[in-house]
Amino acid sequence: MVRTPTLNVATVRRLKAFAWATDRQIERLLSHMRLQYVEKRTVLFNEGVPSDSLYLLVSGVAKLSLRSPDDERVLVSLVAPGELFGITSLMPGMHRAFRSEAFSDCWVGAVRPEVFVTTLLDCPFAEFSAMMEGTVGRWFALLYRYTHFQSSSLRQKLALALLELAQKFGVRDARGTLLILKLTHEDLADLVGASRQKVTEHMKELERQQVLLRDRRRLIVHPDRLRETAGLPVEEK
Amino acid sequence: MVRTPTLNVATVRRLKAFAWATDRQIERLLSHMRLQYVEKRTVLFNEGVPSDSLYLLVSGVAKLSLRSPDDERVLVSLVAPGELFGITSLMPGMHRAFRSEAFSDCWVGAVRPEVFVTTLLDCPFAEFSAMMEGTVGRWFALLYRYTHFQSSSLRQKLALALLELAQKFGVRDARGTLLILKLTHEDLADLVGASRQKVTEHMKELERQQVLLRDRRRLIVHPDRLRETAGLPVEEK
DNA sequence: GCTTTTTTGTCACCTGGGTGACACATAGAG
DNA sequence: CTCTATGTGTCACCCAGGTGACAAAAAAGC
Repeated sequence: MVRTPTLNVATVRRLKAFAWATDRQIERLLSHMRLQYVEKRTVLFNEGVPSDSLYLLVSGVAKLSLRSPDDERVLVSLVAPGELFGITSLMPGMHRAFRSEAFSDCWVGAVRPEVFVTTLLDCPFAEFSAMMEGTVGRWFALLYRYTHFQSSSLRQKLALALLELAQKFGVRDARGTLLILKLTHEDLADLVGASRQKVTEHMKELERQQVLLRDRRRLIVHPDRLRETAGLPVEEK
Repeated sequence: MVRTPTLNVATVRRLKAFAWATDRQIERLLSHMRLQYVEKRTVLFNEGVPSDSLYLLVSGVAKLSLRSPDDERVLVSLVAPGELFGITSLMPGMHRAFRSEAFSDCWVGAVRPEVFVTTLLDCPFAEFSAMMEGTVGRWFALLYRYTHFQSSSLRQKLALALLELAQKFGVRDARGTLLILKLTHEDLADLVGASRQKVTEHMKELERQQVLLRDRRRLIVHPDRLRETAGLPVEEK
C-alpha cells in the first residue's frame, strides 16, 4: 500500500515551492489542494483539453509531452518535485499545450487557478490572467513552435514559422493572408534554422503546391494549407 | 525627418495592446512611457544584460535573436506592433535571454516593469514578480533550451538536456552531480529528438571524455564540462 | 537460481539537409 | 536609365544523424 504524504507548510518549504509566500498563505492554499496519487504511465491531462487546474508535484517525476505530426511522442520536459505544472490554467480560456503523465509513481496536488492566484497574490484572477496572457502568452506560442520543430522536416518547420508570421503580420486578402513584411529567404532560413538554399527550394515547392504565392517581395499564404503541410490538426476555429 | 507618432489611448486600443485595461490605467501607463525611435539594425538590448525595461512595439518590426555556440545568429522571433517584449524584466533579477534589434525602423515605448505592474494590476511588483518566476520561470528555461537546440549538434543537445536535468534532479556528490532518476537512452533520445542508437553512441563518447559517468543506471554528470561541450559560456556563478 | 523483458552497444546502409559555387533577377541609388 | 548590391534559383558533393538488425548485458519476475 502507498503511504499518503502529509502536506503541510514544512513539506512545502522543503520542496522549495512558493518560497516567497507566507506561512499563512501556504496554509490557506493547502486547505484547497486536492492531493492525488498518480501511478506511473497514467495520463493526468491530455493536450487540447480545457485547463482548469494547476498542479504541484509533491513527489515522483512527471512528464510533459506532445504528439508530433508523424504520431511520435516528443518528450518536452520532466517535472521535478516542488515544481508547478499545468500553468496554461493561468491564462484565460487556454487549452493544455502538452500531455502530462506520470513518469514514475507520483503524488500530485491540484488547485483551481483562481484559488491559487487570489490566495498568493492579492488581486482578482481575471485581471492577473489577462496580464499573463498579454505578457507571456506570446512566449507560449514560441515554445509551441519550437517544441513542434523538434520532430519536423524542414518543410514542416517552414509551414509552422509562416503560420506564426501569418498570425502576427497577416491581413486578409482576396487571395489569402498577406504578410505585411518583406522577408528574404535568408530571414526565413534563420528563423527555422536551415540553410538559405534549402529554404529557396522548399519555398518554390510550396508555391508550386499553391500553399503560398508571391507578389513582388510580399508573401500571400493560405493558412489552412500551411496547417496541413505542417502536419497540424486542420481545425482551430 | 521622421514623424513622432502620437501615443494615446486610441492608438493603444488600435494596436490591441492591454485590451483588458481601462482607459484610466492606459493613460497612467502612457504618462510613464518613454517613446523612442530605433533605426533598422540598431540593437535595443543584448542577451545577458540586466533587464530593467519593458517595451511596447508601437510601429515597425523588432527582432529577437541569440548567438549560437558557433557564433551564428538564430532568429528567435519577430515582434509585431502592439506586442510587449523584453518581458524577462517581469521576473526578479533576470537577465535578457535574447538580443533585440530593430528589423525595420521602429517606434518603441519603454516603461519600468514596476510601473507597468502597479498601474495595470493593483498589486506590489515584488509579489507579482515572484509569482511569475515561480510559475512561468520554468517555461523560460524550456524555451531557452529549445531555442539553443536549433543550431546545435546532437552532442550539444544532449549536453544541454543533461544540464537542465542536473539543475532539476541533481544532487551534489563526491564524483560530480548525481541525477536522481533512472533514464534510459530512449528517454534521452525522446528529449532531444534523436534516435536511440545515436544517443547511445554519444553517451559512450561523453563517458570516455569524462563528461559523465554511470553508476548502475544512474548518471553522474560534470556540469562545467557539460556546459563546455554544450558550447555555453562556462561562467554562471 | 533461471527465464523473460528491457536496455545497451555496434554494425552497415540510406537520406535530408548543409556547403560552395555561380548565373540570373530585382531593387535601390544616383 | 544605368550601376551596384542584394536576393533567388539550381547545381554537385558531403556528412550528421536516421533506420534496421542483431548480439550482449542488465533488470525484473518468479
